[in-house]
Parts: sequence; structure tokens; C-alpha cells
Amino acid sequence: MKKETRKEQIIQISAKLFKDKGYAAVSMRDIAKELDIKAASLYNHIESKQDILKIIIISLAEEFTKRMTVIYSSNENNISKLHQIVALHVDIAYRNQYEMASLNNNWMHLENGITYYLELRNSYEDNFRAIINNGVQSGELINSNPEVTLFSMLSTLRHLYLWIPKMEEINPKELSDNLSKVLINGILNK
Amino acid sequence: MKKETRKEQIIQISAKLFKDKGYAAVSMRDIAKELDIKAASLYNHIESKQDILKIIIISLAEEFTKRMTVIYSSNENNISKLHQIVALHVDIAYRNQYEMASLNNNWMHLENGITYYLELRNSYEDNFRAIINNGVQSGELINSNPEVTLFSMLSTLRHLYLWIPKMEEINPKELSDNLSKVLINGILNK
DNA sequence: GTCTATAGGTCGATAGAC
DNA sequence: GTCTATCGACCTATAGAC
Repeated sequence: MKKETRKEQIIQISAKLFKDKGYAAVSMRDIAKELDIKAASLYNHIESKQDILKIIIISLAEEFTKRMTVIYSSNENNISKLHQIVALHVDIAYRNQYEMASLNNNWMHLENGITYYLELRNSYEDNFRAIINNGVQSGELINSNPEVTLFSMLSTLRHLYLWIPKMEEINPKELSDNLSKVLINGILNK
Repeated sequence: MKKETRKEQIIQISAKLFKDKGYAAVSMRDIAKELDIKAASLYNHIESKQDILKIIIISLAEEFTKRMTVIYSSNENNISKLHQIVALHVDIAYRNQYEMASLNNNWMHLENGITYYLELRNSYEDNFRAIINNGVQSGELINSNPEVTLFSMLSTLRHLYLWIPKMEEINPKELSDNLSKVLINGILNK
């Protein structure tokens, strides 16, 4: 197990604080206090408070977009792709509970990098939308409003991080299977 | 049509700004500028910045909890109650797009009133959970993990306000019907 | 890599004139 | 009901000693 660098510690504790109070309400003194150092010392490891936020959000957004592209480009059927999207979100949410909050709620505080973030998010959503539309066209999915289906699935998947801590008795595999059933069987044309 | 008081203007513009940037990132000067007055003038109409947040959140949380109690206590079957919950959220989301953001993302900044808010939210969630559990017991709903069903529905319904502005071509009735189909048919035991 | 000290700015809120 | 002026607290970030 590799030892965690000071920089990694700062990123991690910041993500936790950003989740609890939001980017703007967390001060450099708050972050430093959690690490038992003074705020000025943080600047030996990171460039600025903005720098911390950017690292948290962009690295996670890039992972989502890359893995979505892989799913979209595969040769599976569209129902199978939707199952894989659910599994993707469950996997990332379990390993990045704090970071997910910034992705959802703090991206508007990005100064440099907000355009790039929005490009990543749009690419992700476009692929998701295309899979749903293809599923409707092929008859795999019922012909209801695709935007509503997209919105419903995305809202659930993006906020998994809020509920995972409350569902301690369930493991990632079970959650993924259970969610797939709830989210997808409802839109199957059977 | 009753004329909007200055206080109502302040609440409304604050809710909009809180949605865009979050409570902590909005200053009294920001709010005042939108109304073309100085920040000091705001204090003739409201007590404090906290006061504004409390009014936004508590009034909306009370409406949710009251109307959920009515649904829960009615003599309809559980599927019908779930349809009514969807309609309730669609109705409130259309009329309170900005306020919904504070309910979801700014409640942790409440100083006085956070306990009351959490009581209202817990009461709401408990009634929702009971309807799902009753539906499972009666055989109306499939026997999957009720917490996952609750989480999935709540995540979608609580974030309607993010998508309503993007779905201009759909009206509230259509959205409610469409969402009911997507959310509920998936958990019907058929 | 941590500290103290501090620059330069913004914050919420109040006092008091008009 | 609005304004100007201002207080004291807190903010991010830097300089420079150790």
C-alpha cells in the first residue's frame, strides 16, 4: 500500500468538507485544521483553493466520460449497456463518495476549467441519451419520452453517494443488481 | 393579482441566487444589486441573511410534509398513492424551481431551524417509506429492497427542478404521467 | 515543510442622516 | 425606505524565518 502524500491528504479532506458545507463555505483554515497544520502550509502542496476543486472535479469527470465512451462503443445490446452504466455509477460512487458531491454541487465554482467540465458532462450525457434513443428505436425500450427516462436514471445515479452511507447492509454488487431491476425493468418493452 | 411586497421580492431573488451559486457564495450585496438598492436597505425588510434562507426552506418543507400526510392517510391503494406523490413533486417543482435547490443543497446552512427542518424531512420520508413497504406487503409492488426503491424515486423527484427548464415542450400533466410510468411500472408486480 | 505575520479584500450587520 | 459610512470578523494568499 503506497503511502498517501500530503497533497492527496489535502484533496481528500477537502472533498469531504466540500460535501458537508459546499466549496464556498469551506475556508483554507478549515482544511488545514483537519490536518493539524496552519493554512499557510497548505500552499507548499497546492497552488490555491481553486486548484483543489479543479483536481477533485476534473479527474472524476474524465473517468465518467472515458468509461461511458467504452460502454457506448461496445457491441452489446442497449439494455446491456444500461446495466453497465448502472454498474459504472455504483462503482464510482462507492469509491468517491465525497468527490461526487463536488461534481454535482460545486462545479459552478470552477474558474478555469468550467468549460472543459461542461464538455465532459455533455459528452457523457449525449452518449447516455444515444443509448436510450437506440433502445427505443430497436424496440428494446418502451416508447416514452426519452428525456424523462434519461433524467430519471441520471438523477438516481448521480445521487447514489447520498444513500450509500445509509445502506450499510447492502454491498456494491447487490446494489447494482437491485438498482438495475428498479430502473430498467420499468422501461423494458415486455 | 396582488402586488409583490419588497420582502417577497427579496425572498424570490435570493432563492434564484442561492440556486445558482449556493447560500454561502451569495452576499447581501449580490441580492441588493439585483433589486437596484444597497445592501443596508435589505435590513428594513428582513432580519438577516439566515432569515431569508429559513423562510425559503421551512415554508417549502412544511408544504411537502403536510401534503404527504394527506396522501398517506387517504383510503386509496398504495400504487395510487405513489402516483399522487409523483404529481405532488411535479406540482411543487414547477412552482418553486429556485426554492427546491435550497431545500436540497442549502439546508445545512440553517442555524436556527435545522432540527425542525430535519423533523419535517424525516416525517416525509417515513410516510413515503411506509407506503412502499405497505405496497410490498400487499403484493402491489415487487419484493425488491424497499430502501433502493425509496432512494431511486426520491432522487428523481427531488431533482425535477434541474430538468424542468430543459424540457420546455412538455407540460406538468404530461410530465407527471410520463414520470409515473417510468418510475412506477418498473416496480409493479405484474 | 511548517511556522508567524500580514497584506489587501470582502463579509454581515448597524448607526444615523434624509 | 433608502442612503453613506463604518465596524469587526473573516477570507485567500504571500513573504520570509526556521
